[in-house]
Amino acid sequence: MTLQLYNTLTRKKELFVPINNEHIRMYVCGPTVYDDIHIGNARPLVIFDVLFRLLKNTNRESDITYVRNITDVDDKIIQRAEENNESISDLTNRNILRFQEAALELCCLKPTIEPRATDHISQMINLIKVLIEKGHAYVTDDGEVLFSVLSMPNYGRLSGRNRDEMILGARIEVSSNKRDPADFILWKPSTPNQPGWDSVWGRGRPGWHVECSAMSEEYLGPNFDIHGGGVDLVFPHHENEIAQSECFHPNIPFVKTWIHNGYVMSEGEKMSKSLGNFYTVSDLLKEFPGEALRLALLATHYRQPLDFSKDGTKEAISRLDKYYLALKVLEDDLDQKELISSNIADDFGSSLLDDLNTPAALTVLDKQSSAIINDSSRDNRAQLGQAFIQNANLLGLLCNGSAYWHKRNTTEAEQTNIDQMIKKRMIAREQRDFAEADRIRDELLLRKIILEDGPDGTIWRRGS
RNA sequence: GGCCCGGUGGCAGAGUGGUGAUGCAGAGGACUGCAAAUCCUUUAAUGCCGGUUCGAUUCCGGCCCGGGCCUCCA
Repeated sequence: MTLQLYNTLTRKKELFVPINNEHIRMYVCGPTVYDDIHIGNARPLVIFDVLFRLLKNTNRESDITYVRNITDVDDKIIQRAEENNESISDLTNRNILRFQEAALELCCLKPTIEPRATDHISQMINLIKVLIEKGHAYVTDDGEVLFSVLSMPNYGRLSGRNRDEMILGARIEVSSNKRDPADFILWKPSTPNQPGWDSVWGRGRPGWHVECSAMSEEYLGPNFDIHGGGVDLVFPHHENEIAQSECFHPNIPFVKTWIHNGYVMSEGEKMSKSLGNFYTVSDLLKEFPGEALRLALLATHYRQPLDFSKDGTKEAISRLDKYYLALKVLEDDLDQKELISSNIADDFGSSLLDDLNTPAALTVLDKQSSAIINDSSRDNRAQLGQAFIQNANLLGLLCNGSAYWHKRNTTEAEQTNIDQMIKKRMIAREQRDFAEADRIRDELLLRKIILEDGPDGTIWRRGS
């Protein structure tokens, strides 16, 4: 089975063939750390984590480098730090930490490298210098450095637009400094109280796009296999990255496969603070397990627009309840060592390899979990279980034991209390005092603790 | 205005040129002291109009509706 990916550059599904089979390289645009990430930021985080896992699984002989950058210099950051009356580094360090916690809660693996823009200023300055030397950039009277779009004949081919169309666009703001209205900033001067670095063009800071060209060059070289991000980055961000990198390295195609995830809506509408549907990941994590958010994000194909909702997340919890029930069945009669790792196979593999069709892959997990729960043969379960767990892990699901899931967010004291109440109820049931037994169950239900009477006694789990 | 994406049952959401997955919800049943979970059965959908075809949800054209981008954006 082979991996097919939709390439924004060619607008086709293509067979994925690495440039260098021994070293597969992927770069994904990470967050600008001016605030907590919201659920829309979480989608690429999860999608490209699945792709990273899939590449590792299907290319075991290859090195795989996954770079996910952090943008920690930006006008929004400057503005927010001013508003909060705190230093820029306090703001960015705090948000980076919170971002990394969120990524962990969403069951994302750590990328190979997570470079920060401010650690690569000298590389950016060098890149800009070369672009000026080659005639692709120029310095204005105000000390800005701008990229000259006219110097690049095929500018606009990723986003499928040409310069004339853009200039006709109603929102083009023509700066007197620009030779061409479509030119974009590589370097801009900083005032004394703005963050800045010394350069031949004076003290200033980089434009938004140049960091990704500099950092991908630093860690992946002049060209690499996959570059990902949200669809709203296609233009101008990724278009401009191509311009910078390909003018820096003429005749080397920058990126082979461009992958973009669709936009996230929230509760049927565009996310906005005034509508009350603006969800940050940290707020959602107070209400839902990260794994449920992850599943909710994977339940729609990555290129489709996704309508995130709390109801959808509750559905994801029900689905995970079943997966973890299957896992519990396996844990009860299966030594984990029996689960050996193998290459992906079956419908799960073919779905995932077909341009990351995670919704179709999830239906395979649904069927596999049912089969495990219903199969009375221990040997059959062991066989089914191996594929099931491996498949789930490939999606970054079922990373915890079943006890962790069913008893999540429960303190030890609470657990003891629940166990005592279950014991009291058991005594009441033995005495046929069902009114008391039901009262205890209702009391626990109010605390979203669901009891299940089974042949081996009563177990509990957390409801939603 | 330009460019791009989508419209599938009550909701979510795949696939496919030949009787439309899966999950949630609903109905009936099994199990249970009652539940829960699970299982069985079951109701229910391809925006509109043309074209190509033996046959279109799928391909093509037009229309309607929704969404995105057009230098803040994942």
